[in-house]
Amino acid sequence: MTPQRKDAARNSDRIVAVARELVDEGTPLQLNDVARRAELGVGTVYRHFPTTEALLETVATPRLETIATHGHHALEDDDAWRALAGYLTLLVEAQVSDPALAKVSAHGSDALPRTTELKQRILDIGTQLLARARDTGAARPDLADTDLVPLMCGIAYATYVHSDTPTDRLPAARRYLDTLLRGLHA
Amino acid sequence: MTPQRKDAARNSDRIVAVARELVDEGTPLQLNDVARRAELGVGTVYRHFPTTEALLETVATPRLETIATHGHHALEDDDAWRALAGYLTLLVEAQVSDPALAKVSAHGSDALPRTTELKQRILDIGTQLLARARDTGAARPDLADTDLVPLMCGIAYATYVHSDTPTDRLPAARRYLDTLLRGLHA
Amino acid sequence: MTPQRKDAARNSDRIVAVARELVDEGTPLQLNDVARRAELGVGTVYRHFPTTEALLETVATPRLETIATHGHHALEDDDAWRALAGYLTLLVEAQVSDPALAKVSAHGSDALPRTTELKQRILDIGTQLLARARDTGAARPDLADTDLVPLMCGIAYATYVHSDTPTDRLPAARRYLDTLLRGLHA
Amino acid sequence: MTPQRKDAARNSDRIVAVARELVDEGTPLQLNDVARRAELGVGTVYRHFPTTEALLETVATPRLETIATHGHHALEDDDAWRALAGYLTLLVEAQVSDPALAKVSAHGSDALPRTTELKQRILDIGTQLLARARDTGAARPDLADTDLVPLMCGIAYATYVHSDTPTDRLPAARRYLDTLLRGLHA
DNA sequence: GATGAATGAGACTTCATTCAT
DNA sequence: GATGAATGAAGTCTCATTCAT
Repeated sequence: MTPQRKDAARNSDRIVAVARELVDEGTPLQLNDVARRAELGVGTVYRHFPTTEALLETVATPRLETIATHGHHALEDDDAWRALAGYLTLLVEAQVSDPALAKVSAHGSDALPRTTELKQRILDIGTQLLARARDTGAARPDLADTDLVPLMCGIAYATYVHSDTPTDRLPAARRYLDTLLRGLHA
Repeated sequence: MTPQRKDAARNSDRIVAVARELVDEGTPLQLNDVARRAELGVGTVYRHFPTTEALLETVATPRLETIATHGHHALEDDDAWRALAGYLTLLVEAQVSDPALAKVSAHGSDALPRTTELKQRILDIGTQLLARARDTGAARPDLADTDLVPLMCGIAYATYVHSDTPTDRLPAARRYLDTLLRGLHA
Repeated sequence: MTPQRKDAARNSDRIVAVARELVDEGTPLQLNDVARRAELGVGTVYRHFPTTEALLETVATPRLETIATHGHHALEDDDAWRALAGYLTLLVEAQVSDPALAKVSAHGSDALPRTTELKQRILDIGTQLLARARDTGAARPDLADTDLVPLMCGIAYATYVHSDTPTDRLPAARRYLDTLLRGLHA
Repeated sequence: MTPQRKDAARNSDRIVAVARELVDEGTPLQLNDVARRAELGVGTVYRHFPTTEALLETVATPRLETIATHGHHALEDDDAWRALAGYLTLLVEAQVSDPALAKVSAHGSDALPRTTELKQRILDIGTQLLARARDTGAARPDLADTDLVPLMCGIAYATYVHSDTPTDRLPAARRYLDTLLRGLHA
């Protein structure tokens, strides 16, 4: 009930925090709902996030950044195959543990330019890692670079189909990815 | 024994046919919508299908049956690996080409007993095929039998993430499944 | 709270009646508002009238019909000038006494085909009456037939500007129209 | 005496300029909107113009002044009829070419005293011109002096009903006014 | 004086479901 | 059995206005 210039940032953070909770609960994001839970006016939420997508992407952004960062490290790994495998593992595990990320990754279009940028970077890293692994003879040439992200989405999705409890999902994800990686290994 | 019964059947068929159209169009199933297109009262649709899920499952049932039937044949194949691979290919391709099937397969709970029964049978067949392939030494032991269906859902999902046009989805599905199968092969 | 097939018509009538009240009060038409006053669900109002315009036009329709009917009689009047003058008087007075009609007449586009049809007919009659009056040498050629309706809207509008109380509007309208007619008379 | 005062004036001018643009575009005046386009805080706009009406009237004021000025000249014209006709033409043309003026002229109540004053002066001039024309025997006695402004509003409105494109409105306005003037001429 | 974030009432619209005929 | 009008909760979003800084 006491909003100020400085609190604009606080409010924004609060909204994102509430959204994160909802996402983790599996509750579908609704701007009204977020407003109520954050104890803010609807208008405030709309000012900060004009659409559900914008909010969801904001929620997912930190993870996207983490992935991108780790990906850049991976590019420096001498072992091309290990680098690729590690990166894909990261991608899958992140999606399995974060529904927001899973949704954003699977969506074709983005609400925020920042999201597009990060997704592009993540894609590019995958492209490079795959190319290196292929050039080294470590990876078979069957898969295209644009297959990588969809496949990681698919594997994450498979774990959601497989079991309701989040705990069970991680081991399942590992099994699925390992099998796939073995199939990709030359 | 009344002429009504014949009408009822006709109505039901019509509803399912319309629902199939909608599903193929990608239009979200809405019972009101179905009623309008089928030129029937909403009440009639509700009488036949109390929920959207019931209707969707009815739409998907023929495919589920096809899969089960083919699966039974697969069980008679001498080549355990070929049988398993063929079956999984069938599963994936069916889901890629039929959004109704994809949804029903991925859903944890069912509205109709018939659906549960068919899904169970499809699962059982998978279990047997995998067991045989494992016993023969054709399949690695990493994957559990309950992984099969989720994985096929995941691959189908990956193709939806990969591209909008239905045409592009089938080749993608093949790539994904082939890689996975290679990883599963002993 | 007891709606039936037969009452569909009754509800529709009720909605129109309420809308008429609101229009006459000068309250801006809002579908929600109408629903509340008619003691009906919002959905019911929306079913009958998808937009405010559709409702407003329905409210105005009877008057449009009256005008058209009278216009057809006017075409049979031997005195071309008297016919034209009478018709225009009718047009103005109707608009002055009915805000719904005034709005619908002034609007360029229509929600209901019926409205378009009636407006066209009213326009056509004006065209014919003006042509006849001109041919007879009774009317000067300055005004085009497409000027008639806008001018009547303008005169009605002038009376709304002139005074708030509906009672004062009619005499004002007569003054305005008489002056205009004198200017049009050859 | 503080530099702020100069800034305040600049801001005010800017707000009015932006409002003028919006009005000319046909965009409905919204104080938030104005603030954004003027690159000022909403609060600033509210400080200068507490309501939309106040702003709209400020936008219209220069035209009102022009009309008043020209009117004063008209009072000195020896030809009473020519003076009246010229004045009314001015009134109509101004309204046809300026939506802000049209709205302000048609509105019964004013937000700013300055507006009331100018409108009164414009009205008075009309009264005097009409009286003179009547006394000279140039104008018929049918119309009252309070009819003049509403009628000009009505004619302007008629041109808005008649056509969407601003270009077509002026000739139409001339036709309408000429006919009316002929009817008023003795 | 200027700022602009916050507010929240309220308008709009959709849709799953019921139930009288 | 069939019909389809009615319902109204619930979600969407806008915008005039306030007020702490």
